[in-house]
Amino acid sequence: MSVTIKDVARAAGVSVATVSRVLNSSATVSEATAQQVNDAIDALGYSPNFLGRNLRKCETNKILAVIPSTEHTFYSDILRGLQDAASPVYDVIISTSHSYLATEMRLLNMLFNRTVDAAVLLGTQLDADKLNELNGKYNLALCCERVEGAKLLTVTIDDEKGAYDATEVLIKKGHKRIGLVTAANSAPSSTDREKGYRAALSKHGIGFDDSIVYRGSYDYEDGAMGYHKLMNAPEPPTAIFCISDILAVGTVRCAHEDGLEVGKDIDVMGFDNTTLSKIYIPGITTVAQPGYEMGFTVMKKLLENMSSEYKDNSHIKLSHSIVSRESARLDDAVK
Amino acid sequence: MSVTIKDVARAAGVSVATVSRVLNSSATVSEATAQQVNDAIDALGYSPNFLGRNLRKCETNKILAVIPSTEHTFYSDILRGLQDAASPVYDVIISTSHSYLATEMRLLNMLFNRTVDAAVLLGTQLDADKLNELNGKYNLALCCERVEGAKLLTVTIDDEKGAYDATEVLIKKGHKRIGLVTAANSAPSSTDREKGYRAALSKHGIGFDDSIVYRGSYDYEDGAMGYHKLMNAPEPPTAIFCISDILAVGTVRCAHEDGLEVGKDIDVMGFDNTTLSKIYIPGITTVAQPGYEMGFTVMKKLLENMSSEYKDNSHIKLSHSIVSRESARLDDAVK
DNA sequence: TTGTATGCGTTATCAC
DNA sequence: GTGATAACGCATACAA
Repeated sequence: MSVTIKDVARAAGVSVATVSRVLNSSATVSEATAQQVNDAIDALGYSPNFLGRNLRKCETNKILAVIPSTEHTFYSDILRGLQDAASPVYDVIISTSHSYLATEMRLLNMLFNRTVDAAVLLGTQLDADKLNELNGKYNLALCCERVEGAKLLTVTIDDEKGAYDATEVLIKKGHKRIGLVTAANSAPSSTDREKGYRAALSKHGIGFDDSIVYRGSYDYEDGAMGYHKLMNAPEPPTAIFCISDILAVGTVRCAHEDGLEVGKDIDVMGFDNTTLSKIYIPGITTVAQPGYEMGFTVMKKLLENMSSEYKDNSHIKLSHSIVSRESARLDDAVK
Repeated sequence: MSVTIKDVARAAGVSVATVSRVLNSSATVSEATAQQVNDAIDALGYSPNFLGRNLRKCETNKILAVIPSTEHTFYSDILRGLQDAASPVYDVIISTSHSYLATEMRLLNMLFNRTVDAAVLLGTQLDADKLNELNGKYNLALCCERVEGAKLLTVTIDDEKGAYDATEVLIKKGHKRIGLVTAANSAPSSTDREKGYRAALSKHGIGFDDSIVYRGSYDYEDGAMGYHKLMNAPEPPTAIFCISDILAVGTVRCAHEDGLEVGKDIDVMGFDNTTLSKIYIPGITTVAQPGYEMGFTVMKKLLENMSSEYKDNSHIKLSHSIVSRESARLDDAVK
């Protein structure tokens, strides 16, 4: 068995209460006894068992971040923001749901069984009712994805406005035929972006045409399939707006294989401003989310909720920006 | 306060022991009482507080995976392997060290304070002495990075052989002047790869030339800087071997900006077979690590160690392969 | 099959 | 400034 606070107390010739006090500097202990205790700790190589402490204090100082997967770097900045805002009081531990409801629920067990103090979901499969129920009993927040009807702390950008701006910028560049590559699921971030796309077209008197809209999944391969559908339409687009950088990259690669020069023969626009969009050839013009700030903000608000009687369940929207690169060159006038 | 096992016992009209028994199906409970207990659990919305259970059983069923960052997708497959091998008994929780020793130690506190049952390090800043010390007291393993002199369970590929094969394949393709872009640090995976590179040159009677070797960091930008150094050498290389895909991408992008067609005017080879290498234009020829298998293997062995008296501290090397893409076209004869 | 009682390692309350 | 001791929620050895 490992060394406990009792062993330290015995070795230092004091009570366990005193050891606990120097451990937590929770009360005044005389210089001399503190010294003895610390010596004993060093001598025995003692480190406190937090299972006991956590049980007693009914807190773990851990916060769970649930992400769909580590395959996409999009969450990286958000996670840094989360960690920086939580540190040094809380450790952020990450786990992946692979976008499965069952896996997500299994991870949320950590919340139910008190193994973490709170959780922030970077995307979720849960519906509004379930989220509301959980938010009533536990400390919970959403980041970078909202859920219609869910009344809990949420931090995102304005996806609709982001897509609107992206589309409008292409229109102002002279495009009259703009395709859309999006996801078939009903995630609000997807539907919001389509809404923004449609609104921009409408605003500028361009009709919506389903033959140049592709709805698939979120993978690289879907960008490729989207490209093929759109370019085989009766009247192909001259620009394509993709609701994620991954999709944009899939699209760009296909266009390239087709012999088109992206940024000249055709414009492609992404979303998220991931590292990928920056280092790709050509660089992908994209809508940037303030990932670090989003993570930092949601964690800061969550901690406030945890130490307050009043719970702020508001939906905070941070502002996006458009990053011009080679896949769709935007001059300053357009931006 | 939340509902405890006592409340359930009272509601079901049984003792806490009986409730515990149905919770853990640890002993035979009559059908009838089990029913009562389960009804009470449902009625009260009870879920067990694992802090109590963990303290009592002295185990958490959690295993910590420490990764440098979520910015690179390289760890994704490994993590999946870890999770699949651990499931369903253990949850794998992930945390990022950002390659800082202090942060890594802080995360390892979870091991010291018994908040996790074991840890696997996907890279580490610790030296052999410290690792050996920790491995004596805790359940620990290394994956995809070895440490010279450390006697603990380690799963990697044979980095030296991987680099040897990569270099030799370029030589067999006809290259006599092959540059190297590597990392300046002393991580064994880096130095092993340089060793393999040198060995292949030597084996084929090609002299080592420091003017076409660049040592920087691991970032995309270092690939760019490496390219510039190498191409400005008195006698520039006709092929460049980079010890990671990220570096290769940085290199390729610069070559492209220089007006060179990679895969024709110059060959570039990467390492890791990340998603990036697959979707880049051009696709990056690279050395593939069996990430999923590495993760699965190290977790399987670690669990064996945990449930056994004898601790297997061996260093397991899984086999790599070379994936031919456009950045260095390898015909079958060469491979 | 079930209940009683003890202890896991710690913190906090109360005395002194 | 310090020491007993109860309590946190649970699992289990032992009785019954």
